[in-house]
Amino acid sequence: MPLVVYNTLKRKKEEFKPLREGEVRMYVCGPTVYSHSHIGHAKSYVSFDVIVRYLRYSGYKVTYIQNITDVGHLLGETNEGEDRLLKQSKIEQKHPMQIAEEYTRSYFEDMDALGVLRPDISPRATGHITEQIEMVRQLIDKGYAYEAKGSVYFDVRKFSDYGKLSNRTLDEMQEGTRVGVRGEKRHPADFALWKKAEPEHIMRWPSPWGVGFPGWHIECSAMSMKYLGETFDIHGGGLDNQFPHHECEIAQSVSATGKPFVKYWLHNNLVTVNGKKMSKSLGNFITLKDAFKKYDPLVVRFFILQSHYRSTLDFSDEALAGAKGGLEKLSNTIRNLRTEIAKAEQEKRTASLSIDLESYKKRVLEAMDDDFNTPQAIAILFELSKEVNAALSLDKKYSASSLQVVERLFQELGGGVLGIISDKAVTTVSVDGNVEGDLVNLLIAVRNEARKAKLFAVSDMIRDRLKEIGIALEDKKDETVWKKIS
RNA sequence: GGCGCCGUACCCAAGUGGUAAGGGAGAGGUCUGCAAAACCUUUAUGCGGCGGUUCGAAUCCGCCCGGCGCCUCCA
Repeated sequence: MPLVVYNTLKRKKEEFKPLREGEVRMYVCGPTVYSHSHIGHAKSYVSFDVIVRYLRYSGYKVTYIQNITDVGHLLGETNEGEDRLLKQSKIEQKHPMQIAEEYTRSYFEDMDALGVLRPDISPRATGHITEQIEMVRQLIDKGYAYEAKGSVYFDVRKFSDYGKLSNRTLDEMQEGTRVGVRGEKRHPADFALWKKAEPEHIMRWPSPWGVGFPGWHIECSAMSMKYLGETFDIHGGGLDNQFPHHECEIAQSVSATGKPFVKYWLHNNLVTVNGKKMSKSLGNFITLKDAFKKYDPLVVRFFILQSHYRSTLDFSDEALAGAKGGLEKLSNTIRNLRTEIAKAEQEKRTASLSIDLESYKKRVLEAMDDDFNTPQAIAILFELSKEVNAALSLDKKYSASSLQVVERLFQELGGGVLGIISDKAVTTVSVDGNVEGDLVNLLIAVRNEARKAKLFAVSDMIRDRLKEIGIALEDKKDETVWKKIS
């Protein structure tokens, strides 16, 4: 069954066929690093992380580029508008590059916590000024851009496909009340490729048009093509970037090279909070660092993947609590499975746990092949989880090997592809010889002595107090196991 | 005003023509000294409303109601 993806450019699902056999070149718009990342970033980058993981799992050699925007986002439409990094640098009384550095680290810290694999290259906009100037020059030479008062603008009327991605026309845009007419622009929808820097603008570079800084859109075109070539397979990003950002990227890139830019445009939907759009400008965004104080990052990841990447995701405490319970259930299954494997390895067992694993696997892959339907894939893992739990509760002596194939499938799909099963979350059995484990085992031994003597007040106290410090005990038939809880 | 999306149980959320996945929460039961975990049973004759097409619709079409997004920076 072939992989099918929803291509925004065509506004429908189509079979995924990379330009080069067995190879996928992919670019996703990264963050502007002027503040801590929020849950919206998490949805976007977790979604594309799974897409990358799945493409690799499917056998493609994937080159994944994700930029870091550290200059150029103007606030407002006027020349006086300052960029976000500059604004933040004034607030924090730090150099803009220091702001960029700090929030870039913060970003990766959060993404690492979420289990998002690092992109192959994370190019910085400020590190590619030369490439951007070169592209602007090409656009002027070919007549697609013009200089005006030290700035350079793209002439949207020269690009007939402008508006194709976001399904709008220049006429509509002109009628729109929000596109203000700019004195130096020939058309209100013309966008800046290069902006003249005012004297107080710290982020500035020399260019053929004077001292200035690059427009926002140009960095993604310049950097994606530098590392992936003039035409590549996938360009991803948030739905909110469809217009104007991606529209402008297409206009610039196609005009500069005369070749198609991107084959598949993938857009993730946005996060809402209590039903309302979350945005930086509205100030109602929840940073990941705050979210992680309340919820394990893996719970956040699981929560995100439990809805489709093209659906909006409403963030609420109730929904997160639900996700927490669900992930715990899945984790418990893996933990029980591993505990049982550890026991089975100590004994000679002949019973075989027979589950139609191929069928489960096939259904998960079918779900993923259908435009990365992670909620469906997760649902199937839950079905498998249920069957495994039911089998384990029969208390038969299953052989280690028959248990291991099940564990490996969970690891392969839930761990490798979806990234929702981590070793950390499930290896809680008291088999490792660290001090913490030894101490807990000691307490368990003491408690079980108390239980034998029917001193339940003592045994319950031990269990309650351990729970308070984050360790939960579970009494099995002939042993007591423990796990860390958050 | 233009373009577009969504409305499925108490909550979250798949399903886009063949008779409603999955998770959480709730209820009952099994196991347990008690818990926890797990298992079993249970919770939408119905998918915003009204029409239409069809042998058959949550799924397609039309209208209406409600919510949201983009058109300005945002993932």
